[in-house]
Amino acid sequence: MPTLSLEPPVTHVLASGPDRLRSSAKAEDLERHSCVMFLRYEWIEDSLKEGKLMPPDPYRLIVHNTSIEKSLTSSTTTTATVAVGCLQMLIAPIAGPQKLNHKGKEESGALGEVVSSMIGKEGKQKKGRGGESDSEEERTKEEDCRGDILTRYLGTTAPAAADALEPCSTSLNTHITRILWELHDLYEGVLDDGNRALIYRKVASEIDKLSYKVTSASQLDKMEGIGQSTRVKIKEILRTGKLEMLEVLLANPKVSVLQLFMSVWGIGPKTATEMYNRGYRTLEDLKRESSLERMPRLGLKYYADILQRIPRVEAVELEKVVVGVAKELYPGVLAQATGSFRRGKASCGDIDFVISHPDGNSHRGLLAKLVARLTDIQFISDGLQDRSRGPQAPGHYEVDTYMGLCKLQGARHYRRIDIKVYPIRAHPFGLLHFTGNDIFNRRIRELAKKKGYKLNDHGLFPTVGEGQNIRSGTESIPCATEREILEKLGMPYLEPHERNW
DNA sequence: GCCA
DNA sequence: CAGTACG
DNA sequence: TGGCCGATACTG
Repeated sequence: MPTLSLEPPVTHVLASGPDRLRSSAKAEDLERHSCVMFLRYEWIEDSLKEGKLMPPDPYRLIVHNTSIEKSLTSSTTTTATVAVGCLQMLIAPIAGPQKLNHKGKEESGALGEVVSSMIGKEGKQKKGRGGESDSEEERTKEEDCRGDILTRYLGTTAPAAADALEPCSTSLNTHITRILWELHDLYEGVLDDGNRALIYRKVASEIDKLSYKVTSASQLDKMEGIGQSTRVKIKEILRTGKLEMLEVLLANPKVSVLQLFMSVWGIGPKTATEMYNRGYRTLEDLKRESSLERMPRLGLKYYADILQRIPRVEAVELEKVVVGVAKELYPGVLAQATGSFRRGKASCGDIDFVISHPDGNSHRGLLAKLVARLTDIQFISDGLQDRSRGPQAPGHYEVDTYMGLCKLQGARHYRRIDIKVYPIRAHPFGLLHFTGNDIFNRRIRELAKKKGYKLNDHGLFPTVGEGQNIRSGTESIPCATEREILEKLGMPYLEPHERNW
């Protein structure tokens, strides 16, 4: 392979297969530290075919931090560099302008870095509390009526090419958004104000995908969601390059300790504060605290592993195991991995499964059996749900949940796994809910509410009466597919990868 | 912190 | 019930 | 000034 020049204008390296690349630690390093992404050449083929940039994740050749990629089949390699300009030209005539965007999240939360540098090591990625922060709103000209419909009903368009061109640090405005993302993390965490966090998340991702560099706050005037307060902050950032308020917060040692504690699965603002007040300062300290509940204990036990993201190739293997066992136990079962995996992400924080059975009966007791079997084969190691809640015990919904840890034979890390079993009538709702992302879910629920429904992960319920017993005695509007649910809401169907809002 |  | 988690 | 998703689900 010819020597590649991977200078700034080069954003993508396309290859027919991973064999050449995987032997090159250099490539992995390059991708990690530069804007370059290594993709199978089908990515550009499909992009041209679709007339828009396809999400890169399913095409990625380099998946960090795994040994499984070695099992990928080899093929001949021809590499080509594609300058972003060329790509734009190829695609623009068909789909209109596209931007490269970056999410400072996902791979390493902004605050996570700060924290880790302050703490020394450990907390690298933050845990995705409230869902992973893969907010991103890629927006093209409304290519068809979907854009209009979405605008009309949701006040926004779907991110057309989803997270087109993902973590490539291409945002021209990281000087601003790094700070906004840090505010998001702080409010979501220590400052314990999810609503503000949401605002910062929205503004940051919005600015991240601008195709020009912001040099004056007035350029953001027409961007909605930015109010007085945010504007003033952005002005300060533009003027001084930093935000005093943030500096002060980050200089506070208590903040970093709380942030560290909250990076443990099962520890939120209250518990973190409580532990801090008891004088604890390190994770080792926490391990000595006997009052911690089951979830945080598991969080501590598997702390380092849980922090690791799951490369997509490994997630594929995890899915095979669970689906395989489920089918063996229950022929005809519906089982699939959902979450960010289903949305096409290159890596996932955890792996979630939604399971059901078309016979309308086998879902009862399914989870217990499945978990038992997965434990037998030493796939599942630890988990919640132990609370003996038999086949039919839970509420009126008959939904059964498992949250725990699993590991592939020979794999390096334990992984967070969630399994949900639904009765068949609720299956599409469970699927929709657990595919997310969280922002998408909030939006469609908000929309449902406006239309006089309540939407949750097991049904779409007409709102009856006022205040009282809204759902008691009410049946869900039946929907056999996710598509039907969205149609009932007056929305066009969105593919999973189009739900990365 | 933004918006109705 | 509060706290935390899930998308 | 109140709402911001879910009558979420699980733990203790």
